[in-house]
Amino acid sequence: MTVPHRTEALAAPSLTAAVVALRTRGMRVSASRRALLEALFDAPEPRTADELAGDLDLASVYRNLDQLEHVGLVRHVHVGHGPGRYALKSPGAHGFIACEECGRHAPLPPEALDAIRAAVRSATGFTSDFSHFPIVGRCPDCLPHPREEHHAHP
Amino acid sequence: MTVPHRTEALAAPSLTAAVVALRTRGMRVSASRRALLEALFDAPEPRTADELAGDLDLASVYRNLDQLEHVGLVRHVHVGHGPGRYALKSPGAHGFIACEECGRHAPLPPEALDAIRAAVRSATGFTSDFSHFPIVGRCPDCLPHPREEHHAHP
DNA sequence: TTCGATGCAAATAGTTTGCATTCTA
DNA sequence: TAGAATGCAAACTATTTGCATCGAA
Repeated sequence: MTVPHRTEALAAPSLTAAVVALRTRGMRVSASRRALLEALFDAPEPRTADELAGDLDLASVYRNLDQLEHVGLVRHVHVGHGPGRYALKSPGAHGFIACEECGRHAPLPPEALDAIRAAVRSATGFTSDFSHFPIVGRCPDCLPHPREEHHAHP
Repeated sequence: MTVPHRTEALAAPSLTAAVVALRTRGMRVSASRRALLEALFDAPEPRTADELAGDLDLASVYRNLDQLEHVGLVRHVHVGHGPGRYALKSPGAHGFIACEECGRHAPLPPEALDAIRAAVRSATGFTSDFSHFPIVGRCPDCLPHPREEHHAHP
């Protein structure tokens, strides 16, 4: 079984390109920073800092993710409860949608994103691309049983 | 200046009604639980546990909020980063929308909610009422300057 | 050889849990 | 007076910061 192909363009299309981008900014490429980048390039979907860390120190991982994000190579999403998830950034930021029941999360297809953004914008004046804070709801499999989470028995 | 009137129906319309509801469920009404309820009835908008606590112990406050939520008197929202916010629950759960720039958050007017829910549903199959995890984006005042948070200068 | 990056430890925020004590019903 | 609720302390998760050391350029 092979790792799913990444189909979209990334801010840095390859590890090598990312390394170049970092050095261009005066950032150094240490072994652990390279390892983190590899973990990111290997990940088909957003990962927690902990998942990306492997043997690396978590503090350094967070610091690195932060810097990579400032540089525009990485972004992160807050999927419901639980830790933030980091991924390589593609130029047109992807929105996400997540199920608060089963925890599944997936990128929003561009057409869906456009339709929803338009609805939000015209109904509220707000702009959102759902890339930092996704839409959280219930997926079709987790039908919204009304009130299932309450022990409502007078 | 007076406290804004609550215009919508609540699961329990008054402190007294809430107390009755609790006792009906076999729950006891202690001084601190009553104090917490008062704080909730006094709050025009969702409050953090800490804000509601006053002199009460935070652990008890969290335990109480949890129970009040199970009983259907309270709900909570996660507004972007930062602590959860708790409020009295009204029968038709309110969605929220928040600005990740300035932190402001407001209930979604019913028509806006309906339009957005419909868009989300038809575009993705997901259902969301944005009551637990609100829509997070940028409000009209915080124009979405593209890429302002990144020092993107190749 | 310098200054950015690392690892480790400790601090922080938000929330939860264990436990002996208190107080409601 | 039984058992629910409390206060306090301690644990926990996610994340950040201080600092001496290490290493890339």
